[in-house]
Amino acid sequence: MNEQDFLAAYDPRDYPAVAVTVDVVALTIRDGALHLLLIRRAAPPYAGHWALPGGFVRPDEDLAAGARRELAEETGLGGERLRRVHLEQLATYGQPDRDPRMRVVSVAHLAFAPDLPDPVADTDADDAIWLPVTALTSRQLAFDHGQIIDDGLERARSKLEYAPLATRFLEPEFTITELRAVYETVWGHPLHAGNFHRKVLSVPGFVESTGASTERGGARGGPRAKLYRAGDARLLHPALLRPAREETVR
Amino acid sequence: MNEQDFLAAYDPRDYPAVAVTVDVVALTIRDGALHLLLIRRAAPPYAGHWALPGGFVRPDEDLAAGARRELAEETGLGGERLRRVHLEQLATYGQPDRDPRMRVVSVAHLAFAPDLPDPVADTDADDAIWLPVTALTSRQLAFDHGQIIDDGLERARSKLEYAPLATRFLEPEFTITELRAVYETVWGHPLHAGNFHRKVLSVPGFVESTGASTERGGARGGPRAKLYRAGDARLLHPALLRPAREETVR
DNA sequence: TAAGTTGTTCTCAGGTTGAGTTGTTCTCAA
DNA sequence: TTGAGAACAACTCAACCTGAGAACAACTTA
Repeated sequence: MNEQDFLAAYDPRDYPAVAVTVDVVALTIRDGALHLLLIRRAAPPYAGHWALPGGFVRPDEDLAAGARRELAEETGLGGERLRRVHLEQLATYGQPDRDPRMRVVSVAHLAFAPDLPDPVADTDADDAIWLPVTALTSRQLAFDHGQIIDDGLERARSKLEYAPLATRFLEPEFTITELRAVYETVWGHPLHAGNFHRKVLSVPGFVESTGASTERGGARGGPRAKLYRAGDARLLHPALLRPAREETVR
Repeated sequence: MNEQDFLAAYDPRDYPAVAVTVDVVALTIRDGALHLLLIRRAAPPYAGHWALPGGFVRPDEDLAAGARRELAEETGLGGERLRRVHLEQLATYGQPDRDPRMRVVSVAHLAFAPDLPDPVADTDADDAIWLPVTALTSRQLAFDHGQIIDDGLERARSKLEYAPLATRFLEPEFTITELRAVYETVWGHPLHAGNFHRKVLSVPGFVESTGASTERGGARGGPRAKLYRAGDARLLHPALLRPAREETVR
């Protein structure tokens, strides 16, 4: 049998029925706290529970494109602001019983966005909000989304160490203090301002100066801060070090 | 409609037909070189091309279980030696046209194994071999497997920096020199023996002494080396540093 | 105008790394 | 049996990086 004959005789129905979805762990920083985009499910299963935005992959759509589409649908975002959102694949979840309807394999994605407007619930959802990650309890979450969120947060925290993604939570021009606030918020640790400043400026390609400064000093005083934009590095060398957590060493 | 009614009325056929496969990038070290497990496809598409071992996920099988099953089928491995193989999810590949038959989403996995026997071709394959990664050209590879392999190699190289996985390429007891050889092989760089020794012993939980030594010195002389086994650390703190590659800085 | 806050730059001690050296134990071959 | 070479393990030392704190000027509000 040659290749053409083979393709003509091929029947997709011979293979087990599996659905593929994309889900998005979308993170942003609001009021100094890390927030996560969630929708409240209108339909069973898990009606009334909170869930990650997501849905079926369309037949001729790339996985990343599907995730970006789902994000756009929930946030009402488009154009340049949607393009500036960082989106990467997180992991794929495929436990046979994770969805009671049928075998659903979900390709989870992770998104970093600057402070965005309140989301708009679309047809599948009762409600859509940015929820502080500290307010989460996995009991309220549908499917295995609690696990996916945990994995996404851990990926986000570790990725800030070696990739210049903290800038994706900010506007195109930002101060070193604003950048430090992103790290402190995501890592949940205060950082030494002087050392952070020295480190950021010493890593090649992390940030570059715009030459300008802020219009005003801080809300409670202090000089005007210099403005920077993201540099062209794709990895931070040497990496920033996350403050040591409680050691699990016995 | 309550949840029970909903599930009864649910028809999987309403959703687009997608097939989900698992593929495995299995790495081992043979004769001081990094090798990759490949099969030669017997059937179209890409008959005669080299491909990663893999196949369809079974209906009641976890993704990781599917990957381990595919690996076992190709290597003839089982029991304790199969259990010692490190297996982790790598990434998911779902370009709509990556398989000419239909929409196939492949969840790729990465495996680290100690030196294993030659593989046995099963029914789907003409041949199965451990191929040195330096001998690869992506023209000979089926589907997007060249890309998957590149991603897997990069993951392996970076993961050795912060995870104690180099021991997975070795027998349960090993010498520091053997461990260093794993790093040199995967990273493609010679390392300073003295500094490597100091570093490995200083990272808590990386290795622990067995108290024993090798039976003989090195093939060309030298004292007997002390034997170690893997420690209980899951991450290396502080991480090992990979020698800087040619900087991409302008 | 005074008091307090903040951005930025120093200083300094301690730790880690890269490179090289030393001493000892072993294998191989003359 | 012995000498040459190899390899494990321990060491030294300079360079660099980090954490902690201090200094100081530029701003704010009261």
